[in-house]
Amino acid sequence: MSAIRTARERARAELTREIKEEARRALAASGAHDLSLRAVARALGMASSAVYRYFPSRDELLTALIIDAYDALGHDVETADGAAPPGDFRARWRAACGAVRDWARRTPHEYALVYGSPVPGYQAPEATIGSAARVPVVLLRIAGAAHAAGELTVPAAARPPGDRLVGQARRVAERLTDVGTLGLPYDAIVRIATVWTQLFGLIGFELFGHLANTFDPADELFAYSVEQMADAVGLP
Amino acid sequence: MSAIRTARERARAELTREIKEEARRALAASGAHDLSLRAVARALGMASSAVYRYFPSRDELLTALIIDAYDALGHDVETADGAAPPGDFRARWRAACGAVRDWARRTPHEYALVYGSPVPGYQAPEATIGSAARVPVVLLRIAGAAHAAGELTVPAAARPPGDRLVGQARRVAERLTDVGTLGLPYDAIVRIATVWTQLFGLIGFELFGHLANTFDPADELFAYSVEQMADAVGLP
DNA sequence: TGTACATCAGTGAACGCGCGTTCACTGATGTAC
DNA sequence: TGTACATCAGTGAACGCGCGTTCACTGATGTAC
Repeated sequence: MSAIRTARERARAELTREIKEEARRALAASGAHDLSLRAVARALGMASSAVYRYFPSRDELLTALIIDAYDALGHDVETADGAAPPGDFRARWRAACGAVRDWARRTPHEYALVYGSPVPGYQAPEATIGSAARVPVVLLRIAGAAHAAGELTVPAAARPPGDRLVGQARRVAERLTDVGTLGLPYDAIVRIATVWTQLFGLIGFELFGHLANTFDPADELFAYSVEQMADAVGLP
Repeated sequence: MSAIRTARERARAELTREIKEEARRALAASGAHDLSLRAVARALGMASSAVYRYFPSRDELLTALIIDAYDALGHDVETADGAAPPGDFRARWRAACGAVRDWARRTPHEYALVYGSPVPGYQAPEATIGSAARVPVVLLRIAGAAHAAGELTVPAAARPPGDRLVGQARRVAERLTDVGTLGLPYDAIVRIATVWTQLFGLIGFELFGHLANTFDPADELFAYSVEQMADAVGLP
């Protein structure tokens, strides 16, 4: 095997991509559970058994789609954060949160694939966790940058986090040293965690129709929530 | 038809209940999408075609389960709220939020059925909306009671809600006059909406495994969030 | 109270469908000499 | 540069499975007189 890829290798990479693309289309049409290898093969004009040269099972194909989805979302959010003025922490926050919502609305079935009900019987493998962490890492990085600039003032909680919660936050912080030492206080990490769940809770409700007849369209509720979350974290 | 139910009617009611019970068991085993009329019939020792005497289609059975799930949750939350001291608004808030989480953890597949990804191709009928509203109504009622007692102090938002958002809140308030006039200010209603999404966002993340390796078990994060939400609403 | 008819519950066979996965195979591409 | 062998992609048939729904039917329950 040389640096120049053989025709076989190029064809393989391309077909792998095409299969995933077609699978994403099928996903958009009928959801993760109805995703069928045979339908994907049919759409590509190949025998269903041929797909097995590329993915050893339906679950492996699903896993590939899940990782791709997390990475696509992570990429969008990182890009949005990077495009905002580095010192304007609230602008970065808005950009990051808005990117999550935009991606979710653009590809609702991929959102459902990763943040909706787990596919029964399917267990997400370890390989997904790095990609899954990209969004919360961006949120932590923004707060970390604000803190480093001395501009983060986490509001006092009615009740401070308990020992066990602080321990969990510390373990999160320890795992993030390679992301760049954040030096975030533990209560800031806990706050990021709570608003992280709030962000996805709101987007999930919007996408899955729980705001119908009340706060739909949700643009303003979302914008309001984003500010409230930034306040809760203590961004300037 | 007299007030005394005939044997047929009693048998019918009982079997309808048994079918739903068995369907709930199947749900817990393999999720909403895999719910199969045939499997339910098999477990009950009856012909699969017999189920059609009780539910005209699989979708109708699913709808019945969804309504039951919303009502079970609504009942639990209302009971929890009712059991707390009426004047201790924060205790009522904790009780209501805790009841949602307890129900979700006790019956995760029913939670996924109503708050997870929508079943593709399935459209929730109008009949579910009354039952679905019970939880947010309890949250609004607690805030309304606190407001009536002059003890609600909604924190000033960084940015006040825009016109459209206020309009949505007003429409919610108008629809709730039959619940008892709440007299809640619009920004309180908006706050309830945002923490409502936060509550379900956190529970969904816990149930669907997104807190694994970080904030799992989530007991303390949940307790912390509940206080933060009460603060955000302005409960004493 | 008894009889005749109508209603309803439940049966079992059948229709038509699509699925994931395996397997022996053909033919093309890649590699070692 | 050419040949011999190994690797790999793709085929098409087959296995075994379960599903939702329909239909003509039997037998039990309910109702009107």
